[in-house]
This record gives sequence, C-alpha cells and structure tokens, in this order.
Amino acid sequence: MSNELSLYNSLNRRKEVFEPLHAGHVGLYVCGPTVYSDVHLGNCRTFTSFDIIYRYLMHKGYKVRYVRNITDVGHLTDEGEDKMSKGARLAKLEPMEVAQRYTVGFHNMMQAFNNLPPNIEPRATGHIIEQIEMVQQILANGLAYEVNGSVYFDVEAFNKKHDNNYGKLSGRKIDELMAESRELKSQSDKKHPSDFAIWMKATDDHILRWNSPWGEGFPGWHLECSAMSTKYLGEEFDIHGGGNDLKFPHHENEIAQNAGSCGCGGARYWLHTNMLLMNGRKMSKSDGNTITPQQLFTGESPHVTDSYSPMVLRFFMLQTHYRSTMDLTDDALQAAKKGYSRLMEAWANLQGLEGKGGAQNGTVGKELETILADAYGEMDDDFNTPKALAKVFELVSRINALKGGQLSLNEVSPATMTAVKSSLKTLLFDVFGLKEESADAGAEGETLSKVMDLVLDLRAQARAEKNWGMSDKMRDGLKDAGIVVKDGKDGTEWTVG
RNA sequence: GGUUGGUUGGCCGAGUGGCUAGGCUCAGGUCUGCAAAACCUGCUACAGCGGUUCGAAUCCGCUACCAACCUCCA
Repeated sequence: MSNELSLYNSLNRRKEVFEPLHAGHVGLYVCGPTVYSDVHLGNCRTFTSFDIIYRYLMHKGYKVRYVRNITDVGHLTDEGEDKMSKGARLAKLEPMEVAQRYTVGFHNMMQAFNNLPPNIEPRATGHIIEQIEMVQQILANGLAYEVNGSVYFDVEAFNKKHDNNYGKLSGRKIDELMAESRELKSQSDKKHPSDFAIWMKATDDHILRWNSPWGEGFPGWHLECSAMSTKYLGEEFDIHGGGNDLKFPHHENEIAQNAGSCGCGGARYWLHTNMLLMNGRKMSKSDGNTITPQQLFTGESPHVTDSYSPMVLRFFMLQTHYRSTMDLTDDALQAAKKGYSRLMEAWANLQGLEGKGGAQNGTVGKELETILADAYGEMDDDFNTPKALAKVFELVSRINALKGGQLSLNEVSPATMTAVKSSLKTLLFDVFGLKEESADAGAEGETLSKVMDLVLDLRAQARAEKNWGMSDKMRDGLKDAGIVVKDGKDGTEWTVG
C-alpha cells in the first residue's frame, strides 16, 4: 500500500492526495460546539471522528496545530434571541456562567471518549476585536453594507468579484436560494435574501453586546470561525472540518468571509462528518430525537436495553466511516459491545505470546505483518477506520489461534511478534484512541484478583478430584456475581462481565 | 421545489468493473468432564427496470424509496 494520505475534499467531492501547505506541518480547524446546553451524542461522534483524524495525522509524523473553537455568542434562536442569552435568562445566570458550565461538561465528555484536547480552543467572545476587524476589511472591500447598526455580507457583490464562487461548497446557486429563501423579521434590512449578518445591532434587551464602529452589537454567527481560523492558522491553511449540517450556510459563509476579507482561500481541504441518526432520523437537540451519552453509559433510556461504555461507543463509531450516516440501534450497540470486548481480550492474549520461530518468519508471521501493514494502509485511504478495523479482526483470529494452538508459534519469529505487539498497540491506542476499560482496575481490583486466585485454586482442587458438582457450583456462583470462568488448556481464566 | 448523499445478507456496516470485507446473530463441527471462550465450516446480499462491457453491487439512464441541508444545529 502507498504511504500517501488521501482524503475526500468536500470542495471538489473527490478524494485527493493530501499535500500540506508547509511540509511536515498541518493546520486543522474544526467547528466546535455552541455551549448553551449539554453536549449531545452527535457532537461526540463528530469530535471523535476528528480526534482520530488528528491522531492519525500525528502518527504520520505531521506536526499538527489543531484548533477547535468554543462558540459562546452569536447563534440566534428562531425568536431571534441569542442562544447564550436565552440559556442565561432561563437559568437566571450570567451568559458566561452558562458558557462555563457547558464548556466544562463538554470537556469532561471529550475526556470520557478519550478525545485529545485541541492545541488551541479559542472562544468567540475572546475574539470580538478580530471579528470587528474582519467586518471592517470586508466593508473596505465593498462586499458588505451597513444598515441601522447592522452589517450584512453582500453576496451578489461577492459573486461579481469572485467568479460566482458563492455556493461552490454546497452546490447551491444564488438564484435558486433567492426563490426559496424565507424572509425572517430580523433580516428585513437585507438587500438580498442570501445576504447574511456579519455584525448585528443589539436590541435594548440583548445581554451580550460590545462596542463597535456601528454601535453596540454582537458578531454574526459565521464570523467567529473565519476570524479565529485566520488568526491561529493563517489566511490559507490545510484542513477545515465540521459536521455535514454546517456545510450550508455556515461553511459557505465562512469561505465567503475569508475570501471577502483578505482575498485568500481559507482552508484547502474541507472535511465533513456525517450525521448520527437514531430511529433513522437525525439525532438533534432541537427536535427531541436524542439520547444523551450519559443515558447510554448507564443504560437508562427507553431506546436501549443495556449500558454502553464510552469505549464501546468509540468502537461503534470506528466501525462506520466518518462520511457515512450512523444509525444508532440497540442491536448494533450490542454487536459493538461484544466486538470491543473480543478485541480487548485478543489484545490481552497477545501479551502472553512469544514468537518461537527462527529468525526467518513462517507463513503465519508473514501474514501478521501483511495484515497490520494493510490496516495502516486503509487509514491512508481517507481514514477508513471500518476497513482498518476489519484488518485488525483478521489479526484477532490469528492471535487467538496462536494462543489456542490452532496456529503454531513456531511460524512466527520473535522479532515479528515484538513488532506486532508494538504496532498493534500504536494502532489501537494511539491512532484509534481506544483504551482498556477493565472493571478490575485499582486497589479493589487487586483485592478481587487475589480472592479469585484463591477461589480458582480451590476449584482446581475440586476438578482434580473430579468433584464436578463443587466445580460447577463455584462457576455458577461466580457467574451470578458477574464473573465468567473459562477453563483453558493452560489453566483457568476469568473475566468480569 | 432546489442542493447533496444514500438504498448491500437476520442486524450493523465496508467495498467503485473480475478476487473472502469485518463485527454481531444463527446452524454444524473441533477442543473441553460439562459449559464458556477460542478455532474451523456454512447460510439468506447487493431497491427495481433498462443500457455499456467478455464481465457490474461497483459505470450510465430512468423509476421508487430514504436521509441531511435550503431556518439554530456536529
């Protein structure tokens, strides 16, 4: 397999070989959450997908600057009220208290999913000056106009100047948008329905407000990403990511703002993750078709019959490509739970294996090497985690067969076995970002472990005396306690769960 | 109505022209005191119709259905 990384660029709807702007470095911007309520599972999927992309880029040897913003101002509700303000009003809190509460919650959830923190996590409210400056630039370029203290981006003027580029990301035509666009009260000042606010005049009761050359107001809800990506990654940078639902209008407007302010390209590669569905429909905060991560962790929801840990969910996400929709069902989660545990057991089994072949590999050793190389190769093909994982499971069968004696360790050289351990470790834990979730960790686990040694020792005695009644009674009792006993060739093993 | 993408076996989910995806489930087998696990084998697939081709799940066309976006959303 080639070592070239190719990725699907939404801008051209094609896979392209990735070439960074500056050799060895990657600038990655991902649209982060709006922190006005608890993070939901769809966000988790998107940010986990980009976490794996981030991890893989680093694994490829790139020095990555990963920027993911926190939106704490600017998005309006249907009623025209700022979401942060509304959240604050309902909870009788300062907007910044609302933002803080849900930012902390968001971070905790990212940690639960074992997502690495970005290198920079800028807040929209911390970059008001940059946003005002961008508005000024766009005005100076004649691509925006001020009406009653608000500033609107002039899409028609932009299209004249920039080769009808508005809509190139989402395939939309401005004429069609005009025909279908619905008029909102707050947009009545616009010259064209496609125009969008880059600065909004604050009404008297609006809490979040800043001084600007156009009076008190707040930035438009697409501007933050343009301003902050430019500030931290430059006027042109490598990769911009986000959920599919942001493609239009958010990303389309971002592109227009970048081009409209500095005349430069912004991101060169646009990556979009697909939606998480439940019951075949988009999981969405606004229409209530949703299940919280917490509910999945505990199993307390009418939608599931069991609890699913963060790593089971991460494994579940790995089984679907980031560009495909993922339908959450209890059956699929059950399958993921079992698959994840099989994978982790094989990983544990591998630790006890030593290659016993000569320096020259036998067939099995060669297969192990090929399979792993293929797995990495799949990651080079637009981060194809499902295929990479499929390869890993081919490895799982080999590992278990080597352990069970169906395949011979004489066919594997010691060097190969060492390499396989190291390489699989990197793939599972550094790239996929999985981690072992042993229920028997810590001091309690140590106690349990000692107790189990004793219990299994007693049971081994009973078995040696062919006292099957006692032996089975112990096994059944342990099973009731949630401990599964497995009699193997080389003694008895046990697992929790 | 417009834009974008999708329709694969019992469930989930890869796959872009010929070669076993993979996970889970189910059936049979090996191993085991039995069981579990593990390993081996097997099962029902490519929405429909037409076309291109020596050959199509994979390319083209039409039809049907689904989803996302077009209004805040990852």
